[in-house]
Amino acid sequence: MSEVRTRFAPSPTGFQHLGGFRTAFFAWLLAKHHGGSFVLRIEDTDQSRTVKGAVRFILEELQWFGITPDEGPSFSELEAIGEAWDGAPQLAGDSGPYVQSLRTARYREVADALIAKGDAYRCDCTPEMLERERNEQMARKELPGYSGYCRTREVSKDTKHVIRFKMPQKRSLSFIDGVRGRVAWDSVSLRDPVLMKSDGLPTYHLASIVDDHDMRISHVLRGVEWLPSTPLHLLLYEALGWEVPVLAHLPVINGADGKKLSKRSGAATSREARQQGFLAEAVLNFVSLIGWAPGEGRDQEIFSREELIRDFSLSGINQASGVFDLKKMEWMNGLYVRSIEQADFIERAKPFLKDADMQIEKEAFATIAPHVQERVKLLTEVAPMVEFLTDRPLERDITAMFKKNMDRETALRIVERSFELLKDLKDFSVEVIEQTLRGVVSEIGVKVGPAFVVLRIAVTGKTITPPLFESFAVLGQERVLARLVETAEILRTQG
RNA sequence: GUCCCUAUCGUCUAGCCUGGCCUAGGACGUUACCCUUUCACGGUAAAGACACGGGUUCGAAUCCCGUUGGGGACACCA
Repeated sequence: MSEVRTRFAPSPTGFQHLGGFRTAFFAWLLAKHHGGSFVLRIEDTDQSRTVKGAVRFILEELQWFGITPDEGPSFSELEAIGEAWDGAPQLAGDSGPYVQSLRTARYREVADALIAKGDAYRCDCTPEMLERERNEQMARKELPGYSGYCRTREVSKDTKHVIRFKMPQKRSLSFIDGVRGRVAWDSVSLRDPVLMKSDGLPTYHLASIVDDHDMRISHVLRGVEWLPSTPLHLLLYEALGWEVPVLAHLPVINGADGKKLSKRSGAATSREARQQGFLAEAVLNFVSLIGWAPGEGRDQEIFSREELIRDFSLSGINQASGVFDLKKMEWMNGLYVRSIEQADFIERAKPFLKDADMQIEKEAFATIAPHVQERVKLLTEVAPMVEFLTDRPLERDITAMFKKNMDRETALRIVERSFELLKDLKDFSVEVIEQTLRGVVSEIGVKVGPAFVVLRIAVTGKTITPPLFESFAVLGQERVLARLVETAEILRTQG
């Protein structure tokens, strides 16, 4: 078997959502599984929809996921389309350029060859004419579509024109889809599709086929939305005399509302996911599991990238579309957060503290970090959990202290007694603090739970925090005492 | 309208190709309970699905046909 070569061929028309990146993952996984190559190609043939910065976005997100294409646009190619920046990945390859707007001469050449063979023709019908034709067809309740008016005309090269493919009528066609098996059409009803637009750029159909051939792509993975135009592609390969690669049409990923993935779906793009505190490896793992499963009765869900590469195959891909479940991705992220090294966790949490504008001593954060790491699903949850370590004034939810077993008077006694005993401690260690506070609780004769809620709120301001004694120790005797005093004051004066 | 794809718990899925081991398994979520200084973690348990109708067969989630639901395509967009 010759080399497996796959590609990710996004159009730079804006943000790429996670469904798009999943297509990239699958293509990359398939290539790596077979020890082949993964190619990145930019499909910017629609200049009106091309968005500045979109190529950079794609490159940066792939970097975040740790996926480096084996071949892709070089720095000078990026420069040529105004998308280069310092830190852009250095990609190369011998099948370039990997940007379609830089390959127009080749498409022209192929289109001309098709005309010479009689499989394509020039058409100078204006959009207005086509529009009128369409309206008339609709009025007659006919299927709208190009009539083929220019098929037999000799349109000059010099007039503004498009190049259309001469679609054979009544052809039955079939192929073996990489994930769906045999797909067949009794008769293909497409009407002479445009191959080259009047602006000199190719349409997707021509460009992708030429490039996949030139770049020796062995497996084309793309969304199911392309399935209906596959007959055209098959015919194009036939007319060109080129071998058809394996075509595999992937199911789509929908949002929780059952509609296409969008901003409302939660973390629609990888960038949003990152900003919300997701880890790249968790997102990669999770997204790979929408539409793919190891099969063979296995129920494994946590896959390292090596395991993914080892186990991935087209046969494990599902045919039905899936729904993106943010909750499950959060659960999985929590698993990953807990599994990384402590030092790594601290490193990754840093930017989020910065975003929250929090200054915390390195030492203190390092001490509390392992306790925080166990308790968060998302990196964005770190900051609120360690906010008590900053010098910001606490906003205490005093009323949360009072429950069936706790009233204001008792709370005050706990706070005052804790202050008295903690004040004299020479050793402010976790063990000693625990011993002391448990002493307070039994002395006053209240339940441990509600009593510690009082102290927790008194010193951290919150009901959800890292473990109490550890929090006290990290904060330090001085600040703990000060906060107890503040709380006692509040309990005495308010209400 | 025509064509194509698709259908197992709320969600992701295993099982389907090669019918019986399926009383349909796992995970997220949900609800209890246990652990416990809060919150998480961990543990135990519960509720929860083969879209429907016909066949074929001793036997169908699995094979066939139809219906219905969902999605997509029918552009000088990809």
